[in-house]
Amino acid sequence: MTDHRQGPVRSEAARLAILEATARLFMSKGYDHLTMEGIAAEAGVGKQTIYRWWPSKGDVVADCLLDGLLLPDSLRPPETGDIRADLVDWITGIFHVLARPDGEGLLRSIIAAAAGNADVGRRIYSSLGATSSMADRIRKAIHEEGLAVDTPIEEVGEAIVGAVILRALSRSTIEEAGARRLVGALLG
Amino acid sequence: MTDHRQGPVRSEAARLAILEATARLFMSKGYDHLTMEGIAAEAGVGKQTIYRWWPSKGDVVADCLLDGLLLPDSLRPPETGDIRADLVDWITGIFHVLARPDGEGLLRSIIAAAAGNADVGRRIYSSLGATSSMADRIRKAIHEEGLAVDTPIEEVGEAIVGAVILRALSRSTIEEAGARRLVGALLG
Amino acid sequence: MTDHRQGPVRSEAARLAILEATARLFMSKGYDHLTMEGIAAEAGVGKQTIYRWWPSKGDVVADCLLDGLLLPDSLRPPETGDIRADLVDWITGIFHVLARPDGEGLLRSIIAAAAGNADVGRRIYSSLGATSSMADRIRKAIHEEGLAVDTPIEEVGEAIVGAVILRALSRSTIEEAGARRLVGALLG
Amino acid sequence: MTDHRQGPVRSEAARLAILEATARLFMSKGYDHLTMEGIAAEAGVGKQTIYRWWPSKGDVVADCLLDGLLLPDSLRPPETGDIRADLVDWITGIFHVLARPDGEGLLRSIIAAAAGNADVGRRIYSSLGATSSMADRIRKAIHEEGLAVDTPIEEVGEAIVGAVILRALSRSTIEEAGARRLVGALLG
DNA sequence: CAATAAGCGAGACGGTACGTCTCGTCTTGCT
DNA sequence: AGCAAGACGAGACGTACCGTCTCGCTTATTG
Repeated sequence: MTDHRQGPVRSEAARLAILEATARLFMSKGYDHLTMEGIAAEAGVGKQTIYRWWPSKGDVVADCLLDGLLLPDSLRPPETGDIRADLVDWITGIFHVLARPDGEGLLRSIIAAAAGNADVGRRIYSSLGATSSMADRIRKAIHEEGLAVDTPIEEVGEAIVGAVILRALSRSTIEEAGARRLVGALLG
Repeated sequence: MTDHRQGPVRSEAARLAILEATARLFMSKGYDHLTMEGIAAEAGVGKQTIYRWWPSKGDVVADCLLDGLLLPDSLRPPETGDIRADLVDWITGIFHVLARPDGEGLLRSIIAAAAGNADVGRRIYSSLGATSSMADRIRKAIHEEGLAVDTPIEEVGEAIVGAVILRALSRSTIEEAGARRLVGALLG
Repeated sequence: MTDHRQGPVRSEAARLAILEATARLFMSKGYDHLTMEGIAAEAGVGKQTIYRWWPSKGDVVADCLLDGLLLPDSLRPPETGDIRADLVDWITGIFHVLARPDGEGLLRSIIAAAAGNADVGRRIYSSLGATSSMADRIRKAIHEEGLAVDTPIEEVGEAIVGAVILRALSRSTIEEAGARRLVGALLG
Repeated sequence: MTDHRQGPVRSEAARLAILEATARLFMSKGYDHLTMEGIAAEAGVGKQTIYRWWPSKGDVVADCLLDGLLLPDSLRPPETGDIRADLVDWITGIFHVLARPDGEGLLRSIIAAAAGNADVGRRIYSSLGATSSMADRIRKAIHEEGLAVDTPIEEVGEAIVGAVILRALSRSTIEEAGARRLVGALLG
């Protein structure tokens, strides 16, 4: 006996409408002001259809992250051949896109989501891991730019991202000089 | 002439009761489940007395932080004379106190508060600045332990704290080896 | 085509619980001390369920009136065959039941409700109209007791009820002699 | 020893400011939306100064009535020599001034005040009594217009006023024909 | 090819908390 | 002592969402 139950299967249209509505509302209102009822209305979907598949709004957001509906590709560090300059660019770039001290900073919203929902937290973290674009960039620097072979790739990545998060939380910015000092200290 | 008005003056008893109730509830339930009504009830105070002086629960929490009602003294790094070992101890220690992956991690609650409230964010950040215990510890290492004079004190502090925050958000831990790699990369 | 919507239908149980709770509280505490929160609590119902169907407490009370939950049947005048004696009995009887000068006089509460809510006012008035028991009683007197055919039924009824209301508002009573004078003047 | 206490005596300026503010607000917002705080603010007076002298807003309104700040003189029936026509005029006139079915009907507000406050109720009633302008008018008709000597003056007055109150509560009007029927029934 | 059972939209339900308003009391400093 | 000002504990207001629960409709599988 297979475990096919009778009746219709999950509606892909509803799933997509929910995720897209969530992404839309998340970016326009932030995580705190995101509500299940708002998502349902925006998606033209019954509330039960959300609750049937996700236990909480945090989990819907986590799925949005997974589908790449929340974070832009600009998060990938540039590759000019100068690892230090590239990382400095990446850091200062973040604040233009995600973490402006004013406004409803998207990055702060994601941090709030991660603080409130384990799945979101783990998801974000795993996107920084050994297979992330940041790690790739550092590995490339080791092979092609003579960066020290024993550079602890993951720790360096986490330190950089962590510093950015801290600045986002404090509603301040990292100016270029500060970013250079940070990268300098980390990469020797 | 000063601007002394006539009429009753702010009740210090109410102010204290509110801050203490807030700290108590914050630690037992976390930031998300902290409510203005709960604080008022716990403090034995009318809601209006809270709203009269603080615009939102985030601001009450910010004042709790300022009064030292939320964070323990164990946040001060040890001073054994070995800066690297002390920082590693501090990092791994944090997770025993504040950021256990299970439970309502106090640190995650503070992060949520900071993400949702600018004052909390700035308050936390300023407690890491040039006058913080972390900066003091690094400065001491420069003077007494031969740490490189050009070590960027603030950036190193932020990288460490940021890495801790990132791990707290991801519900993971920094084991000693990882902490050592991080400190090693930062202090050369 | 009828306008049948899909989805759940109004809960009759909730409707009844609300009206009964309202009647209970109205009679024990009076209109002024009746609160939406009190009704909701007494009925075991969410406040929104009340606000969904009635815009104000006055309208809930109006529905109670309509359902006969507030006024007893003793408001029907007796029919002994002597219209004057019956009306005098009715008037003096009212004060024993509804308008005792002390206490939270039910009649005064209904007047307050009518003053504050158009629906209640209209409802009470329409229960005095051409189809009321008072009008029926007077009509019967015209047919069977030789009361003047041109007696203005509605005006007489309103004058009597109005005089009762006025006495209720003034916290006084109509003793039998006064009632007899009033009825005498009205019915010639 | 006399019972002169030390300290300032009651401020007549404050008393007047309160009564005038009350009358102003009563007429613009109605009894229900009249608040002690609103009166104090409008009068430029501390709340305690009101509570020191009046136990509730109803009592302040009662004093306003007593001082004639609420009801206009147009309540006096005309004296053309035709008692029936004069009373009909008076009745229909009331609705132009006080009891228009739309709007915040001043008369309904006074009824609400009387329903909620014994003093207001008694005050209104006593202004209808043996010494009232209505009674005077009827007495004059007995002496000068040949109205029956045994006309029960007070009961007739109360029936008329009561009928008006009832119509005010029901948000309806008395048109001239109805008023004439009522007066006809009462005065024979 | 019914019968059946799940997914779906809509939205009512019992609740909790929001932020505001007003109550009646109390406190302060001035007159 | 009276007063203007206004903070205080209390609690109701009307609204927004929560997560659960019917409804009546549509759709796929299974006997």
